[in-house]
Parts: sequence; structure tokens; C-alpha cells
Amino acid sequence: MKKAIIIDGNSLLFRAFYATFNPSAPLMRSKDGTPTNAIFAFSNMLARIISSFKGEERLLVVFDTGKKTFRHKELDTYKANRKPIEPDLAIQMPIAHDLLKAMGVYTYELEGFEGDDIAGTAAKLAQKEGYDVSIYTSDKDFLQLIDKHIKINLIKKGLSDIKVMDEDTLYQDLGLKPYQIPDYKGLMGDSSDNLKGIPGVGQKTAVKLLNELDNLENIIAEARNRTGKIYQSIIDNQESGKLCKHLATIEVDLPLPFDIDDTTYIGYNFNELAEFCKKYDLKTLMNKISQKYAINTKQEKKEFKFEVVDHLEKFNDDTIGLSLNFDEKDYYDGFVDGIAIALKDKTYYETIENAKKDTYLLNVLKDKNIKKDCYDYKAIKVALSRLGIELNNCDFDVLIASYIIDSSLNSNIDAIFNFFSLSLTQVEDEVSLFHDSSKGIKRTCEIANYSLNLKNEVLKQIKDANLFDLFESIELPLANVLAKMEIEGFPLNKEKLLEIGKVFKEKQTILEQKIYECAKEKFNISSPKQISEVLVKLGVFEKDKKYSTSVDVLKKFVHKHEIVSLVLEYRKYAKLTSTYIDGLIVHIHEDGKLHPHFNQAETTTGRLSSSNPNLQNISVRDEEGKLIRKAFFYNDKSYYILSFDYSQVELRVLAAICKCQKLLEAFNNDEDIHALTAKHVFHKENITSLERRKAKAVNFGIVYGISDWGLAEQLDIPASEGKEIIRRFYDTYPEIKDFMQQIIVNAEKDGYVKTLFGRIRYLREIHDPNYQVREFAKRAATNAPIQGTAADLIKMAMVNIDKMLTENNYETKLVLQIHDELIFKVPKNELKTVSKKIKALMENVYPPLNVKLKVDGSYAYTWYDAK
DNA sequence: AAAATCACG
DNA sequence: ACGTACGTGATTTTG
Repeated sequence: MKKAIIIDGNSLLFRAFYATFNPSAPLMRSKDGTPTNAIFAFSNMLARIISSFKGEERLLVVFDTGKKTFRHKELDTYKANRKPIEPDLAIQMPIAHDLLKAMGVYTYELEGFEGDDIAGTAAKLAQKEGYDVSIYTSDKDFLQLIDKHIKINLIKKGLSDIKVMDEDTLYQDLGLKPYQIPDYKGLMGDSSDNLKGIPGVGQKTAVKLLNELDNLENIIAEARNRTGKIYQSIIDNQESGKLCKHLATIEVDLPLPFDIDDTTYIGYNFNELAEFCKKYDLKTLMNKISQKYAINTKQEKKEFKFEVVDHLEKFNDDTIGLSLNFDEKDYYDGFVDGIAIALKDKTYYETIENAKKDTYLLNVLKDKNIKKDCYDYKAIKVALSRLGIELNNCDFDVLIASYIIDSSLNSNIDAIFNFFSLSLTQVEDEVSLFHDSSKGIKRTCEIANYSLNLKNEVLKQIKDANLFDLFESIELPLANVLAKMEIEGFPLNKEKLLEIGKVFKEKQTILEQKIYECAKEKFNISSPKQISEVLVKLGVFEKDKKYSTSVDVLKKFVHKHEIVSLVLEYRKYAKLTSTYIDGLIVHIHEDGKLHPHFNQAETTTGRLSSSNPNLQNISVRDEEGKLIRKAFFYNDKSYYILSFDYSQVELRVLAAICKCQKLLEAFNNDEDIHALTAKHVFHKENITSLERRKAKAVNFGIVYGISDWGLAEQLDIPASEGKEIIRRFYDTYPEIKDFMQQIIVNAEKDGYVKTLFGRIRYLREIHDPNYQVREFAKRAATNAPIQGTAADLIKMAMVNIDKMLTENNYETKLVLQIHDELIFKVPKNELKTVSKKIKALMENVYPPLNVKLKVDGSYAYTWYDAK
């Protein structure tokens, strides 16, 4: 089917600007100081869209003129509360028009109308002419345009976070049909357009009314026959409602001076676009946009210089850039094609076979006096280790540097080099990386060369942001520690695991049969949709109501029918077998071990994550699930599994950061912290176990940015009681309340928050016009310094412990990190001495910290028993 | 590819 | 009136 793409230019530029707007860092600018961040992000998005074209696509970008529209004439306060456009964005609007011209994209704007109206008219016209229409926007008003062949690509936070909306997804999300969107807005109003709507009607009520009565006019007519506050408000404010609906309605029959065929995308003028890129210092755009759409190409491409050699000649550089031609996702046991070494003036590439024989190169890699600059040192070290090649002394890692600068970046190699204004040669897919080796080799050489040459500039950026200590003393040494952990691995006994799994599978099968009997039919129990249908049939769920079938919800229905608890039990065993038996077994290597990845540049807060497999979420809370841990042990009984965990680090960190006297005192005296909170919140000396449980929930919840409703939900108590408990909590620990308020003020002012060690988390959504998004950012703002500081602390401990173990030539090895817990492989003869030292290093990881850190430890042959 | 679910801290 | 606890990864179903 013929395709037409329509882009809401204003909306996308707006998003592009804020997605790349970093309040603490200087805005991206061209040499002459013109801001270009929105252009950069906008052009990336366009390049992506154009690169996906197969030919003959129609492409239209619509704009608002910025002048008054017919809507202003009908309501003079229309959009009157909009903040004036950011000057740095306003400057970029005309530049965007130049960009589109250079890219050969058809644009249209019309005085008196908004981009919405042009897009709406063009979309309906295109559909009539037999096109499949995709509209890109972040404006939810557009949802009314959805039709059989019109889809809305809603752009969310980042520009790459797109949700495709059609009739079905709209109904799932809002419970409405497309034509009801204006009615919906008429009822609810829209604060961003300064439309009042009908006071008293919110989303829930609006959807309910529309489901019953279809449209605003019917609702107004019916309101006269009904009593109640809402209906009175509808009658009183019907004119406002009708006006809002009218204003929210997108015009779909403007006269357009062009045909859809006129918008066919033919291509861009290479020289014109190249000139544009040069003028605005957009280095990467030319590489991102598919060359097949270049017209009049007279490109003078600077070839990247590198040489394939069979051995390395002697050199005197004290630093080299380094990169491997391998599958970076499967670096533990994937194929390695070759290695690139970047020197000051030239980059060399050797096949891995040659490298293995190149004793000079091998010594260079091993040499602790030669610094290595690279992208993802850990992956390179692990991959080389498997080939028997030793690597030492990482001095700069582009991946980690980018993560330190902004932990919200996606850890995708192309995206990260783009972030530093460099683009890598693209290989079509992973297979061709090796088949089409010339491109793969070139790309690998680029990575080595760029890593070496980026160092000074990026380190300056890191120092300017006061992040150098964190980078140099924590993250870089940690990469080496993590590499060693991944190389070492963690044992998992296949036979034992299968033996445990057999029991789970038997129970699962029995439950499956029982459930079918209960339901009197066979169905897929793993399908939430089908479960829901069955529960409706059995009268557990009310018809026509939407339910989640998650544990929290199902738990509330166990008394209604025996099937509910059977389903819950089935789910438990299904999870255990799929994720922890079958899921783990495929990751066991020939050495009888798992070699999980410890991702160092993944989380926004500074924590690590684990994958392939994830060993940070092995069951422990459920007694049967915990049995899985019996399969983790060393066959050689001269080794123990030794585990140390920080007790309540996050609460201690919170107490330390906000200098909360009562809490600090309690922690320093080893008091029961939940009981203490309970005593204060419930105002009594002798508390019940229920009261302690409630206090524990608040203690936890507070770290997450608690709400009365959230606490109530968690504890299954009325919201009013949750509210009261929180009030009492803040009365008890007033410093915590002050801290929470202050951190949000900081986040609003700076656009970021910091941990005790300066790690930054940006919260760009803190000014988002959407209430939910904004509130979420506030909770994240209070949580990040706490979770992040705890992460910093354990990372420091890991580095110190590794140093102690290495310097003393202990055989003990760090093998796992689970956020507040470290797990070691320890030979019996070292157990006593090493345990003592590890515990001390963990507890005294950062002596200036004004709270006592408590560490508990235990050891056993199996992981199950070491707890 | 996204949503739903559930395992962990 | 709004909507609702932070941070992850793996598996399964579904559009």
C-alpha cells in the first residue's frame, strides 16, 4: 500500500529541543554560537524516517505560522497561558525550515490555521486516495484523526520513544473512539490550551459519560433529566463545553494548494545539505541519511586512514586506542575477528589469529605502563581473556565517560559516539560485520582511533562537571573488577537444577489440570487476556470492567472462586520453570559456570544491572523459589560461597544525607529502626507486629517518594490512614521532610540531582507540562540521591576489596554483586582472615560518612545456605 | 515491538 | 480533579 508520512513540525521541534536540553551543560551550538540542539535531534529523526523509505513515499511537514488562528478569534484567551517560547528554540525554527528545504522535504503552513488542521486535511485526503497515513506528533489532540488507514505515532519523552496509536490502542488507553476526542476535551478542558471545559468533570467521568451517551450534545441533553452535582455543572457550563469541543476539533476540509502526490519524497541535494551541515556544525547528519536519496552527489569524502597488518611495528607511544571487531552483545563467547590499535598518527588492524602470534602486541596489551583508551574496556578484556590474551591499564573508556556525563543515555555504541559528535561506519547487520569485513574493520579502527582522540576533550567535560573523581577512582577501576568477575563466573549445577525443576514442573502440570477442570474448558493460563475472560465467565470479575490479572489484584479475589488461588500458584511455578530452570540452564558454560554480564552503564541511578542471565533476581523471598539456590555450589568442596550484605543501607544513607538526628542515633546504637519508627508514628512504647510492619512499609516507601495512596495500597488500609501515618513520620523525622522538599527545589532549579559523590541524574521531565510525568520526576529526584549514594558506596567497597585481595595474592574472588550484597568464592583456608578484612572494608568504605554501616555475613557450600 | 507479569534490591 | 513508591531483566502473549 502507498505510504504517506505527515510530521507535526512544531511539536517535533519542541520535543527535540527539550530532549537535548541539559540545563547544567552548555547548549549544543554551532561555531558562531547559534543554538542547534533542536535541529540536531530533529534532523536525526527525519534521517531515520527517510532511511526507512523504500521509494515513492509521500512526506509532508506541517507548521503553525505563530500568528493568531481562527481559534483565537472565537476565544480570546485561547492558549493565553502558554509560556512564551524559549528564545533558544525560537531561533531554531527558521533554521528548521532551511534544513527541510536542503533535505528536499515538502512543507506547508497557512495563516489562520494550526499545523493540526493542515495535517488533518492532508491525512483524510491521502486516506481517500488510498494511502496508509502515519502522522508524527506529540500532541494528543491528533488522536481524533485516527482512522482505518490513519495512525498516529505519538512521540513520548525521547524522540525515539514512539507509541503507534490506532483505533484499538486508543480504545485500550482511553476507552474512546477517535471521533470522541473533541467531546472528551470539551468535557475535560485542556489546561495547556487554556480551555476550561466543564468544571467537575475529569478523565474518569468524561470517559464514563461518553461511553454511555456517545457525544457531548447527548450528554448535555440528558443532563436535564438527571440529578447530581456533575449534571448540574454540565447544564451550567454547557456553552463552555461546546466551545471547548469546537476549538479542539481539527479541521479536515481546508482548501490545500497541493496534491498528496506533490509531496512525494524524491531526495535531497547533496551539496546543499552538506553546506547546511557545515554552516551549523552538524557533523553526523550526512552519515545518517541514506545516500540513496542524494541527488547531484559530488561528495569529497575524506577516507579514514588505517592499515591492515600482520604484526605491529615497535612504537614509543605511551597510550593506545584499542578496539575489537566482535559481537559486543556476546563478548564472552562470541566470535572475535580482529583487533584495532590506534597510535598517534595511524591506526592498525590485525586479525585475531595474527594478534595471537604477535608477541610485541601481546606485551603491549599486557603492559601496565601503556595506557589503553577504548569503548567498553570490560567487554574487550573479557573477550581477550578467553583467547588467552591479558589486558591491563585502562585509562579512558568512552562508554563509562558517557555514562558519568549523563546516565540517561542509551548505552548504544552508535548513539554514544554521536553524542560526542562522531559517527561510525554502519554495518548492515551483525552477520555482515564479518562477511562484509571491510566495513567491519573500518568501523573497528574508527572506534579505536576516536576513543584515543576523544579523551582530552571528554575528560575536560568530566572535570568541568566535577565528575572526575567518580570516573577515575570509582568507575574506571570498577570496570576492571567487573571484568574479572565476569571471567571468573558463578557455578550452577545442571543436574541439581533439573532435579529441583522436575518438582516444579510436576506441580505446574497438576495445577494446569485442576484449573481446566475448574474452568470446564482448556485455555492458555499464561494469557492474561484469556484468564480475564475465564474469570468473567465464572463470575469472579464483573463484566465490562477492565482488570489487571496481576498478583495484587488476583489476591483480592481468592475468596470468590477456588480457581483464583490455583492460577496464582500456577503462575508461580510457570515463572520458576521458565525463568529460573529453563532460563538459567541455557547459560551454563562448559566450565559448569554462568558468566553473567554486569552492566556498568545501564541504570539512571548508578546501580549495576546484571543480564545473560540476570543473577540479581534469583528467588529468595518465596521458600520454594529459594530452593533454586541449592543448585549454586562449587563441586570442589574446598571452596565456600561467602556472602556479605549491607543492612538497610538506603535508610542509613538517607539518615546521613539529611542529618536526621533520631535516625542517626538509632543506627549508631544498632536499634531496631522499624520499631523505632512505629513507636513514634503510633505514639506508644509497646508496638504490635502489625504496627511494626506498617512502619517498615513507610520506611521503605519514603525512599521511593511515598504517597498516601501508594502506602495505603501496599498495606491494604484506607488512604486516610496512609496519609496520617506519613504525616506522623514527617513529624518524627522533620529533617527528612526538609530534605525531600529541598531536593525537589534543586531538581527544578538545576534540572538534575546528585549523589554524595557527585554522580548526576538529570530529570528533564521535572518541568514537563504533563502532571503525571512531572510528579514521577519528583519522586525519581528524591530517590536518586539515596539509591545512587548507596550504589557509589558499594562500588567503592568493591574496588577496595579487589585491591586487598590482589595485593595479598588471596585466592578468594568477588563473584557477584546484588546491589547491597557481595558474594565471594573463598577457599576454606582463607575464610577467617579474608572475611574479617572484607567486612571491615565494607563497613569503613567511606569513613567521613556520619552514619554507622552495618554488614552481615555468612558462608556455606551452597548459595541457599549462605543466607 | 510492546504490554503484561513477576523475580530481585 | 488528577493519579499514585524507586531501580532493574526475562519470559510470554499479543497486535
